[in-house]
Amino acid sequence: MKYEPVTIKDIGKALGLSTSTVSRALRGSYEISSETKKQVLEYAEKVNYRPNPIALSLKERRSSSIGVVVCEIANNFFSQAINGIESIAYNRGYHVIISQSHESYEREVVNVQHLASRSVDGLLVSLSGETSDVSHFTHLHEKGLPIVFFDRVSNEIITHKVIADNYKAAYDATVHLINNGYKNIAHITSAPFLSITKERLEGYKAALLENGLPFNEKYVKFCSHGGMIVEEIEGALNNLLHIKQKPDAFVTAGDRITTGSLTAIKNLQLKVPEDIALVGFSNTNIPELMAPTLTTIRMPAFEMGQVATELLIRIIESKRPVTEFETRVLQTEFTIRNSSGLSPENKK
Amino acid sequence: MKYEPVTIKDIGKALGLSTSTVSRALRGSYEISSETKKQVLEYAEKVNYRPNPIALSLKERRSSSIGVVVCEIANNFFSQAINGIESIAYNRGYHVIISQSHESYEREVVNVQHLASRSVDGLLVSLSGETSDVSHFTHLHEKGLPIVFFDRVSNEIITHKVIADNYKAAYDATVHLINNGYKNIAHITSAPFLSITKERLEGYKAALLENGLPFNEKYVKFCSHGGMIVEEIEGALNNLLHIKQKPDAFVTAGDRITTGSLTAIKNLQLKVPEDIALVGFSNTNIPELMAPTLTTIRMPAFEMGQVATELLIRIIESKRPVTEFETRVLQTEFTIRNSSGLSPENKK
DNA sequence: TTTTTTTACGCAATCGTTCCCGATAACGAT
DNA sequence: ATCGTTATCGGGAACGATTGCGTAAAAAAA
Repeated sequence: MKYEPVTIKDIGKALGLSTSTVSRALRGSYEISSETKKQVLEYAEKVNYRPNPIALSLKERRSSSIGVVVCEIANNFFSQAINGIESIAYNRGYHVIISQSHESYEREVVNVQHLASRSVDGLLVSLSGETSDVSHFTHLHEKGLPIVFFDRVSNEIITHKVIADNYKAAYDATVHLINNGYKNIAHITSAPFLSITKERLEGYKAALLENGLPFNEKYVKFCSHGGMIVEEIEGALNNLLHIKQKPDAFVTAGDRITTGSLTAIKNLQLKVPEDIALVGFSNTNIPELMAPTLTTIRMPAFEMGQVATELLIRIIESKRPVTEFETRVLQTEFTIRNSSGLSPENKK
Repeated sequence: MKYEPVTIKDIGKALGLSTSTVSRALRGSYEISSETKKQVLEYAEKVNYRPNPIALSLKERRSSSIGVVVCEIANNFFSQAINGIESIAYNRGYHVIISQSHESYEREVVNVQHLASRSVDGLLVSLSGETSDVSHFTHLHEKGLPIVFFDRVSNEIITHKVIADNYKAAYDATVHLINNGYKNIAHITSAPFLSITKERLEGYKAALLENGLPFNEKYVKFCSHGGMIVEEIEGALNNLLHIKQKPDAFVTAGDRITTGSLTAIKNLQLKVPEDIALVGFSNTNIPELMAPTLTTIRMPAFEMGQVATELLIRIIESKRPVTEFETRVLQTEFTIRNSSGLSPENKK
């Protein structure tokens, strides 16, 4: 007892017409008499006919759907970005298929393969933390599958990209800490392969150097799993706190890392910002409710999703092959709250 | 320049075999010689052949995918539930297609229609707050499409359901507040249609009455949009605080409502729990980081997703029609923290 | 009236795959 | 020598929709 929707053939049989006539009548072709057309349309309406998208996909080799590849949706940044994606896609008649890589390279490959074989019309991708080889995208891209990267991009593939100004964000955050009197500023960040990691690291570095502070590699900790594993963050933090010249502040990259670090600090009975100050990349919607209120860099997640989707649909619907690509850089939002308050020395 | 994967026909042509032979060889049919089989398998491996899932879907009327209908993924409960869904589905060879209703009935209908026409093998559904009429599900269900409801269920449709023990959760939360000395306990909850709303309301009511406290309808505020609109929560809260007998505590249903209420309270410069105490349904992963630390009822979101998916796949893969259905009730997790601390009077 | 044009529709191929039937051997049994 | 069996494989329909091409009848032009 399967679900059996009414097909164009059923309509044809019921009305004594061929499938081609029914098809053309439904699309309003000029070569069908208005009588027949009316008859078909009314009957189709009556039986609630819906064209089978699978049959269409098979024939047209397109599916009116776009695939999204992110590492996880249980993350404020990505769920907000997906909302942005959906808001555009839905209005343009595309459906969105989401898949999660859980920061795993293999899983990313499998997901991409599957989406491609499902004839998605295009792909919106934010790379996993494990991904250094992007050949699974290259192949598809060379064969003409439109791809737009957002947030975690690859510079090996020439296509549209949508990113936040991570350099400036990290730079501003670091300068802010410096201005508030902190001198030993650490950086807990995501997987070293990622573009966001590199950009943020550069911003952090530049801020230090431009302000006469040394850049110390020991102050930079990478979390390969992007904070999905608590121990990773705790380890990084413990490690930092056991350096002889203990950091008095740090900048954390990403939602998970930020909240994970805060939790670890809390467990160590340290006070923020007195013992250690913090500025975090975070898209949480409750920075004000945290103790202390959290100084955050907020990613323009929703907008990034929107822009990426618009660019992707532009490629998909372009008549001729697109050869000119752009990289959109959106601005982050820096909000100073208590977690990065004046350093104890500066307060005096 | 479309993406053109290799087909079974290509293999046949290259090897001088018919498509049927190739197909059978790939499926390991007994009526193909092991030589041919080997030849085909090797060539298929070489050219990285992947069966076209769309063609398969068209032919087999199934897609090895399950559709998920939730109101929004940018919500801890749902994103965690989806992780549970994915964890099972992925291992069982199903792909997951997510769609959001954004608490809109029309959108839910459209999404369901689309998923059905995409030949999903089954549906995992959590109803939108606007949905009182479930006929869009009834039709499909009667025609044999497997559906499992989770969290926000409908009792008009007889099928498997997975819910949390909302009654007990709300009951326990209310009793806890009563025991801590609060006497005027309000309840800010989600849309009145929803099963979760009713169950929680009953638990709240029972706790009051069993403890000799009156049930006051004015103390119950419904947020039809589930807290997606800030004004809704602020309005409810302001309304509550202007009752002559002001509430001294409340129970909030749902992540958005909980954090929204806390924000509103903070904006009103009220202290928690001194001015007003709070127990909230919330799946946030940082209740400890909030100020005050939040007494929460945590939904078993991940497990609910897992169980629902297992039940769904059981129906999908069942040889004969399933007629016996069950409703699984999972336990919530109640963690007492500071937001529901002893009432000022009780402290003395 | 004959020819041409227009109107209105059907046929069949196509997309990739599966699977029901046949078909053709080879081989042993009768 | 004939038949039945078995092993291997191919032909072609089917899934639902679109579309180029062909064509009958009707209408218009000659």
